[in-house]
Amino acid sequence: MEDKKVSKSVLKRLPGYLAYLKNIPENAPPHISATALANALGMGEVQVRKDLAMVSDGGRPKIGYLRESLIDDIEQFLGYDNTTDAVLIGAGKLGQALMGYGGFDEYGLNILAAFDADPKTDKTEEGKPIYNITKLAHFCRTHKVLMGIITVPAEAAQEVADQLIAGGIKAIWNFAPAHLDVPPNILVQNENMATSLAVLSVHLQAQIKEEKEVKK
Amino acid sequence: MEDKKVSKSVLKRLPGYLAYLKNIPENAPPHISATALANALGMGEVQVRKDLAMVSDGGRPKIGYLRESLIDDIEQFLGYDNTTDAVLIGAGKLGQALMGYGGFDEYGLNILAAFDADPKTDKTEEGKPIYNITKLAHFCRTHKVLMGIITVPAEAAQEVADQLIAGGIKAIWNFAPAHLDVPPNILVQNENMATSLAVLSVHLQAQIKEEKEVKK
DNA sequence: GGGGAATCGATATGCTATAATCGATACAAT
DNA sequence: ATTGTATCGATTATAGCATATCGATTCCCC
Repeated sequence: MEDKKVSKSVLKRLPGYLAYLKNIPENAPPHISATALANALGMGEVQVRKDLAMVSDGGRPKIGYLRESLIDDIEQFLGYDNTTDAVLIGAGKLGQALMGYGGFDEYGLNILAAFDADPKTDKTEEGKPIYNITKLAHFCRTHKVLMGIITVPAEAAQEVADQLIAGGIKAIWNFAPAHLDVPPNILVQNENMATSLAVLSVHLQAQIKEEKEVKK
Repeated sequence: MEDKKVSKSVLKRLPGYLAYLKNIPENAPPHISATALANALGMGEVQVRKDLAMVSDGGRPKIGYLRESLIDDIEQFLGYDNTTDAVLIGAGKLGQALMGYGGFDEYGLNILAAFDADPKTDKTEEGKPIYNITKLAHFCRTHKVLMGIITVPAEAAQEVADQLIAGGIKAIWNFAPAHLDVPPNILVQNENMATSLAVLSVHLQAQIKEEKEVKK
């Protein structure tokens, strides 16, 4: 079941399954059916089965999937079993909040250090070092860091991205509301709140309009 | 150009156009072509034209779209021109970071107040009130709030969502890594970092593997 | 041991989104 | 004025994804 080409949409659903599976109490039955998963997460049972088929080696009819091994399979597939090192650039409020969030270990992510153009202190609350941004590329190369997390203002984002790439980074997690121009082999994952807000805003407008229609 | 049914994917691209358009200096030519936009943002020119056709009343051949009116059209379509009130639940690190982010005004979003199960203080740094969560539903009803932002731990998310809905809310921005069960007319927009991490993690694994292959 | 129920896996269908093509339009230059 | 070129807008094709259907498998109960 490994080495299959998995579409992004499947990938984005896998963490949902994983979280739900991990939340099931220990004393519950050791098996779970795709139907049950689908109902719990509000999706089609066929899709769940298809997704699980990508990463696991199958369940058994009338029984379902073994919870424990399913969790292992997904985690292994997502690479949560071996840690990747990352650096964070931009020690503002958002950057500090991310550094303070301890839950990343669970996903195999380890933030080594933060960088800032104008560091206020030399350590975060958690004791991680904060360096001047001039040392970014060199740090990445010497520590073989593969992932960069950008939490700087939009204007500075492209420049930071360029330096990250110069440092040999392969993936960028971009929290800045800006489009990044990068070579094709570099992956940019945009965590853009503006897009989410757009979806919400349009939905609300539609709701308001609907209410007015009803009143008429 | 109004009242068209617009797919979510289009919706998510619109903020990108908007941000880029707003960043163009004042003294630049007042028109911009779909081709130029496409190149700048790294997408197909056809898609850009199609997207713009949904919200604007058209550009002119050889000239392009009038920047100013294009910005207006997009903002109006996204509802950024009239503000919507929101409440935030969970005054932890992430919640505080969001409250402190001033840029939401630009998107027509106004966070009225924060709620917490155990408020440490009664005001945020910015002077917004923090209430006990028991007052949530009542507050939403009396202030006709339509949007709730959830930044509580996963365990508490569903309960908070239920109270928001009881308070008459129509849209939820969910930062908790949990699936929310809601009635069909309520929109839940999940801002789940786990999904982004999954995409990044899998990409990195593939990269590492590729490198090993080359070395062989 | 046999029938029934539940579940999995695979195949087939339909839909939506993206990409490609083509004609129409409007400005500019000669 | 006429030709050339850049750009838009509509139509068509392709592909990816989600959904539905069907047969096969396995367990439980009688």
